[in-house]
Amino acid sequence: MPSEAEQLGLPGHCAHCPVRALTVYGGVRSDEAEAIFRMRRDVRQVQARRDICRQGDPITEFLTLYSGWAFRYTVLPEGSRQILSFILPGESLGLATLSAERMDYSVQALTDVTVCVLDREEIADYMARNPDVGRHLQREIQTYQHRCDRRIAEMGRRNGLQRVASLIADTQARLKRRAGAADSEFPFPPRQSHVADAVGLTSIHVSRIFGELEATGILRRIGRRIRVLDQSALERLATTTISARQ
Amino acid sequence: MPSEAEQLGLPGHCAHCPVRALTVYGGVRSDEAEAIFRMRRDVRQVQARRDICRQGDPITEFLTLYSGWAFRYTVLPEGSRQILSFILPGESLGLATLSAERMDYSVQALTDVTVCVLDREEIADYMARNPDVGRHLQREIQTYQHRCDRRIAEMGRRNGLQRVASLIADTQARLKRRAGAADSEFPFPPRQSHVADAVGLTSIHVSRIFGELEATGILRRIGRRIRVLDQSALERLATTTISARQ
DNA sequence: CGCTATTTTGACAGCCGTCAATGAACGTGG
DNA sequence: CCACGTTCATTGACGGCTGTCAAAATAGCG
Repeated sequence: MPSEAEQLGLPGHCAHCPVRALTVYGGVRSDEAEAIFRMRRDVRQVQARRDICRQGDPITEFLTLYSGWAFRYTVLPEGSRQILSFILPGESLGLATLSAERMDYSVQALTDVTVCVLDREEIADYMARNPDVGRHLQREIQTYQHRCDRRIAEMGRRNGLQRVASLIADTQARLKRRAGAADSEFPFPPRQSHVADAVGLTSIHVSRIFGELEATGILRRIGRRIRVLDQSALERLATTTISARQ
Repeated sequence: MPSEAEQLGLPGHCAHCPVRALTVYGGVRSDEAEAIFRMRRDVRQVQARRDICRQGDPITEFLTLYSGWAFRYTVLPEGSRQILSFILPGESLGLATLSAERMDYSVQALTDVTVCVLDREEIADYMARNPDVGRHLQREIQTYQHRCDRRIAEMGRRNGLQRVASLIADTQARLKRRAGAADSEFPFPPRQSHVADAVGLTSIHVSRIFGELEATGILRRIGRRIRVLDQSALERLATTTISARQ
C-alpha cells in the first residue's frame, strides 16, 4: 500500500513508483523494485530556477526526475545559454552520467521538481549485469543519438517557425507516449525564454512566432498549457526528415 | 610483411592495417588482428560524390573508413542537405550501425575512399564479449554525445564566422591527435558547399567567411589544404564551452 | 491591490539567403 | 601544349529572417 509520503506526492518505496516503468532501468524485470530501492540514496526536492547540478561537477550519483520538468543546458563564452534538452518525469538527467567522470553540462529545474538519487556505481553494475536492461539502455542511447542528429539538421537548416513547431510537436509526442490520453492539449511549462534558448532564437522573436502560430489557428496557449487546433498543419511545419519508408 | 595489395595502397591483412589502432575495436588487445580479419567480409572502394549507404537501408554490415574522407548527412523535406559529421580514416560510418536495424542517415564519399566491411553480428558480439573493447566503445559513444551537445549549442548560439572557425579548429584537433605531427597545416578536402551544409549556411556566405578569415590573417587556403597562421585567434573564435575547470 | 516576471509591440540594424554573373581551377581530349 | 567543359569560388545587389533596444501591456502571485 502507498506510504504516507506517497500520499503527500513524495516518492515512497520504488514498488509503487508511478514513473518507474518509464525509466531506463525500470519496467523490465518484475523483481527489480526491491533492487532499485536498495540503491536509492536520497530523494531531493529542488525549486524552479535552481540548478540541480552544474557543468564540471564530479559525478557520484545517478539522478532520475521523479516529478516536474527540468532541462540540460550549457552557457557559451559570450554568456548566452543553450538548452540541450528538456527532461520529463522518469527520464534520467543524462545517460552519460552512468560512466562519465564530470558533468559536461548543467541541469536546472524548470518547475519545482523531485529527483531520485541512485548510487552511480551500483546502478551501472546493475545495468551491466542485466542483459535486458542493458539492451534497453542501448536502445535509449541510440534514439538519443538519432534525436541529436535531427536536432542538428533542424538548427542548421530550418527557420524559427519550423523549429518552434518542431519543439512543440516533439513535446506533444513524448507526453502522448507516456500518458496515452488527451493529446491535443497538454502542459507546457517552459517560458518563451526557455523555448528561445532551446531552438536558438531570442525570446522576443519566439513571441512573434507564437503570435503567428495562434494567428494561423494552429494552436492556442492557455496558461502554462498548449492546445493544438490544427494538428496536421503543426506536423507539416515540424517534419524534419523525409519519409524514407515507402 | 605487407602484401602486394598493401603496396598498392589497398588493405591487406588487418595485422598491418595502419588505421587499426584508431578504430573502436582496435588498439586494445594484442591478438585482435587475426580475430578482426576473420570478421572481414569485403573491402570496398567508392568514388568521391557517391553514396556509401543511404538513409533507410537495412544494416547487415559494420563499415569502417580505411582511407579518404566521408560524411554523414540527411536531406530535409525542402531538399536542403545537412552534414551531420565528417568521417576520417579509422572511424566507423556510425556506431549506431552496431545495433540499429536501418540507417537513419546517409553516408557519402567526400574523396575517393576505401571502406572495410565487417560482419555486423560478429563484431557486435566481439565487442560485447571483450570488456576492454566494450569500455572503449562506451567512451566513444560518450564523447560523441558530448560532441553533439556542443554542436547544438554552436548551431543555436554562434554566428557563421564562429561556426566555420569551430569546424576548422575541430578538424585540426582530430587530425593532430592521429598524426601528432605538423598541425599548423593539414589537408582539408571539403568544398565550401560541404562546409556550408555542415555549419548551416550557404556556400556563398561561407565564401565570404573564408575571405574574412584570410583577410584577418587567421588562415590561408592552399589547394585542398588549410594553413593556420594565427592559432590563438582561431581558437578564440572557435571556443564553444566556458572553461569550467579552474 | 501592488509587485515582479513575462509577454508583446515597434523601430531599426545586421547577418545571412537569393539571384545572377563573373572568374578561377582542374581534368580531358585534341 | 592548348582548347574546352565542368565544377567550384567569388562578387555585387537586394531582401528577409532574426537580433537589439526600449517601452508598454499583461499575467501571476501574495
